Amino acid sequence: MTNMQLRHILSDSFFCRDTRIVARELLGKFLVRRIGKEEIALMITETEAYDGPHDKASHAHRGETPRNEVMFREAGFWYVYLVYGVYHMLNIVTGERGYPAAVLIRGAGEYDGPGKLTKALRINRQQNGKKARRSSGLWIEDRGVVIPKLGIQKAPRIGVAYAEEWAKKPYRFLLRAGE
DNA sequence: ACGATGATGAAC
DNA sequence: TTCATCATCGTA
Repeated sequence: MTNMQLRHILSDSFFCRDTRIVARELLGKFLVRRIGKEEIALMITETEAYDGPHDKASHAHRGETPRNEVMFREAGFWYVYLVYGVYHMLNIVTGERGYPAAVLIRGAGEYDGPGKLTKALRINRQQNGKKARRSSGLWIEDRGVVIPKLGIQKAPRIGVAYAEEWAKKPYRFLLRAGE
């Protein structure tokens, strides 16, 4: 038996693809957070794609601002912001430099909901603009879990009712119950 | 059904 | 400087 590579940290090339593809393929990958000497690894169960300047649900829809500047960078950066004055939202930037896109990580491990996830992993704006790599204390690994296509459900995104026709697009991806 | 809670961006 | 808005969640 050859020595299979069981763990592999996702690199920029994984994220530098169509945002919807990245959102779908992140299901089953592991979000890993280092806090001191402790490492917490949680399998990603739910994501949302925010795709380009025309996406009315995206922060980038009204152009570049100090807050969304990271979304315009090349793939592989964390985009973290505070919503409703309460919860931090964790996103990974995708696609080419200059094209604003990112994937929101909505659920991982036992945590359902993006605000609960960041609270549990102590993620805040200190991570904003940092790279997803071991040295930043927050990264994503492929641990060999394979999710069959039938195990993935598509649905409209949450909390974006203002986005008109973009609110109904199936840009949310989640593991079907029982997976 | 609603309030918490504060940063953000646009208007003035 | 003010003001409406907000990629959520816990309590009622």
